[in-house]
Parts: sequence; C-alpha cells; structure tokens
Amino acid sequence: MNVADHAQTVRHHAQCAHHSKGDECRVCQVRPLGICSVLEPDEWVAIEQISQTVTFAERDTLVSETDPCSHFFSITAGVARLTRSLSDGRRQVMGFALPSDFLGLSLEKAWTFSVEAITSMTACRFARHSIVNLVDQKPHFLMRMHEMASAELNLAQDHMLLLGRLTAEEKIGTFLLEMRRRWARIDGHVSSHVPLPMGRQDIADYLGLTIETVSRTINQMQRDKRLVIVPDGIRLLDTGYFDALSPSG
Amino acid sequence: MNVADHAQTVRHHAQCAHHSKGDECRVCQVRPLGICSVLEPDEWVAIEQISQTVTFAERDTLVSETDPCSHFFSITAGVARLTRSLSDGRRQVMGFALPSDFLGLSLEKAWTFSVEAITSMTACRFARHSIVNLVDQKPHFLMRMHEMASAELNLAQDHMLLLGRLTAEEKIGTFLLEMRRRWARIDGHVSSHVPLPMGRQDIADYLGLTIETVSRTINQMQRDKRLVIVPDGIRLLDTGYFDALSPSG
DNA sequence: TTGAGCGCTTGATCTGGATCAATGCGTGGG
DNA sequence: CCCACGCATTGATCCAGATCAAGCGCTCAA
Repeated sequence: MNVADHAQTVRHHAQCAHHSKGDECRVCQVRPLGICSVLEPDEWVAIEQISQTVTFAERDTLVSETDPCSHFFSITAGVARLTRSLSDGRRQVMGFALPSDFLGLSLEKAWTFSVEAITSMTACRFARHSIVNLVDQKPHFLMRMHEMASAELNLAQDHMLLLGRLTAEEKIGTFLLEMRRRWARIDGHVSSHVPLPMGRQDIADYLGLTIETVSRTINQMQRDKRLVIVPDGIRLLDTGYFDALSPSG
Repeated sequence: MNVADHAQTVRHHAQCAHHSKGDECRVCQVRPLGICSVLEPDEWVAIEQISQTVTFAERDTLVSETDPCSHFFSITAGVARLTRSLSDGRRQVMGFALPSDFLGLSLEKAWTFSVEAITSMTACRFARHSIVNLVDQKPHFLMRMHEMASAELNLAQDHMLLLGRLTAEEKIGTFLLEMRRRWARIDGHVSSHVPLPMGRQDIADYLGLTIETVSRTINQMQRDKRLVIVPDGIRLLDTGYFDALSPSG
C-alpha cells in the first residue's frame, strides 16, 4: 500500500466526520485556476462525486515513477516535486507542482515521474477511470486537459533551453522569476517576496547544477544586493537585474 | 511572404497539373504512424479536403518562433529541426521532426519555436481553423492529438534529464539510440545503420554541447570500435555498449 | 583545374562549475 | 539544556567540456 492509498483511508474518516460531500469544491481556493475552471455550475456536482480530498505530510510520496496510474490529483495546497532518477542516484527535478496544478494531464496508464510532497499538502484525488469517462463525455473538458498539457510542453521546452544553454547565474535568475510569476498567479498579485519551500538540492536538481553552485550563486546575488535571503525564500531587490538575466523576462 | 506561403503557391500549381485531389492521402507512406492513423475510412475524405501537399527545400524555414500559427503540418518526407534561440545567438534544438511527425500538436495560436528544413521535405499542410473545426467535431481526433502531445511531453522530460544530468558520452549514446528507434518505427525494422541528416552543430545544440565535443566524442567512439562513421550518419557496432550507456536503454 | 567556402576534425589551453572537505547553524528530541 | 542531525554555506582543488586556433577534405562554381 503506497502513501496515496493510505491518504485515501485518512480522507475517508475525515469525510465521515462532517457528514457532507461537496463542501470542498464550493470553498476551493484554486478552482478558477485549475482543471475545474472549465466546468459549468451544473458540472460541479459530477466532479464532486468523483473526487476525494486527500492530505499528505512533508516527504510523503504521492506517486512513484514506476507506478501504474490509478488516480489523478489536483493540488489545492502545498508544494510537490516531480522527479526522474537514474539507477546511480542522479536525479532530475522535472518541475514543482503548486496549488491548482494537475497531476496526470497526459491521461496515460502509468506515471513517468515520482511526485513527493515538499510541504504538507492537500489535493483532490480522482480515479483514473472517472476522469477518462468525464473526458469521453465532455469534449470541452478534454480540450482543457489538452490546453494544460500544451502549456506544460511549452514550459518543458523553455526548461530545455535553460538546461542546455544558460549559465548558472542565468539559471538561478530565471528560476526565481519563474517562481515569482507562479506565486503571483496563485496569490492574485505580484510580490518581491518569493517563497522557496523546496531545498537547495531540489533547486540544483531542477536547474542541472550542484547544491554548492546554487548556494554560492544565491549568496553572491545577496552580496551584490540583487536579493535578500529570508527564512522561507528570498526577496527580490533589483528586478532590473533579473529581467536582464532571464532570456524571456 | 514566408517560405511556407511560397510553398503553398508551388503546391497550387502542382495540384492543377494532375487534376486530382486526394491521391496524396491514398498513397501516404506515413498515415499508419501519424495523426491520420486515428481516422476511419469515411473520414479520409474530410481530411483530404482540408489538406494541401507542400514541399520545402533544404534550409527553408517552415515557421518562425514569432509567427502566428495559421497552418499545421504533418511531415511525409524529410527532416526538420525545431529550435529556440536567444538574442545573443545561443540556440537550443528542441527536437528533430521526422516523417509522420505533426507540427502544431498544441493547437495554440502562435508558434513557440522555429522549424527549418534540414533536408528537402514534403508535408501535408492544414489551415489552423480547419483542424480546430475537425477537433471540435471529432472527439477521438482531439484524443489522438492529446495522446501525441502527451508523448511529446514525455520525450521532453526524458530530454530534460539528458540535458541536466548526463555526461557528453551518455548524451551522444542516448541520441544515437533515439535516432535508431525513430528510424526503425518509420522503416518498419531496426537497423544498425543510423542516418544523421542533421549536422554536427544541430546535434550539439540538441544535446547542450559544442560542435567540438560532439565531433570528438563520436570519433572517439569510432576509435573504440563502438561505431563506424559513414557518409550519411553512423553504423552501430557495439550495441551492448550503447545500451549500457543510455539510462533507459 | 583551381580555389573558395563550408562542414568536420584535431590539438592546445582555459575555465565554469563540479568535487572534495570542513564548518556553521537552526531545530527538535531526549 | 544539550546534542545530533539535516540543511546550508564556504573554501580549496580538480576536471569535463568550452574556447581558441589550425588544418583537412569535400563540393561546387568559375
């Protein structure tokens, strides 16, 4: 039994405790941003009936690279990392999943990466067959899946350019602006304060660097007054510097 | 007027010359592999009516990174490179498009990469609105698009691991096996002979290396009797070596 | 036939980031 | 309170791959 199955059990108890179904969707903070944003009011019932709220603790594994894909997830709170690993331990972080992100956009029968909770998390969990049924019945839902997968592909291509052709300084600068942009979308406003819940090693494995290079580069930026390191992330001081550093702004 | 528009004109004349529409699809070599594989016989007519055969010469630009997307392409012969470039000239080759590959899977309104012909090419060209209509009317066609885009995303993630975490030798070995696999799918059988129509600089920009490192690594592999360099590519000698080199076989 | 140009190879040297090696430093458990 | 452990930082050194610099060997045009 993997952690995701265990989370289901936990959820089952919680659900029984307050004797209601559907509260979650009505109060969902990320519905306008996530996969559900495409649903009409009369379809909320359908999505609620196939969803379960699940929670994960820091370091829990949501899915493993080798798992068959029995469930999809829509993240409502917390942050996870998506990783692929080689047998010798080398690891690439494919991306970070933030609230409103959907895991399983490809609709494929097996996962191609592991997902691990960086912070404690909550997510809506859907049985794979339920989503496949929904997609068969609601073409606009499939279209939404396709749009989100296409956006992912576009981001993946941005990241290929970063990994293949940017310097360490450019990689870090681009990463910080990317995180600022993603938090702004979730929070509804841009802030110079950029939370970084992931550790230095996760950042290194995302950017194709070592932990030492990540640490040195960020600390050099602090010495140069480009940013300030704060307990949960960084605060950007010289945004002009970062904009000039990053190929796409 | 870009090259793709010019190709349309050329095609228009060719079409008038043999007074027929639809011959192309009936004799299409890549239909079982490409986007059209999902179509039922009665739908061939529909796809024929919205497609035009276009040809490109070596070095032609099919689409530019900044172009709006007015047409999609399904490649029937030849090879192209998909690239993104930085203002200072640094370039990342996002991938190589081979026969049966579709350009425009994301269905988005603008291109996010340039496509340039490496060899002379032929392709089926579709107006964007025609494909969008088809997708609206035929959910299984949208599903096919989604499957192909998901496969692309998966490949992009493989490539992120390659760019971020593999050595030069591993990158080259993985690339050669990837090309062998892709040609095998098109040719219907695996061969130790792997055509490489792209130049060394294209390979370097695909793998995040320099042209010198690509050349040195391939020539070292030849000295080590792992492969033989032939005029149009390479021939693999020691497949065990390459399988061991590549993380995913 | 010649030679100009282009793609590829090869050699010499350099360097950005990796590796190796301590040292802080905050936090939670005993 | 203290200590242990996990993370981050910092310093010293190394090296894979980049950069700089010639050549080589096609092909094609004059």
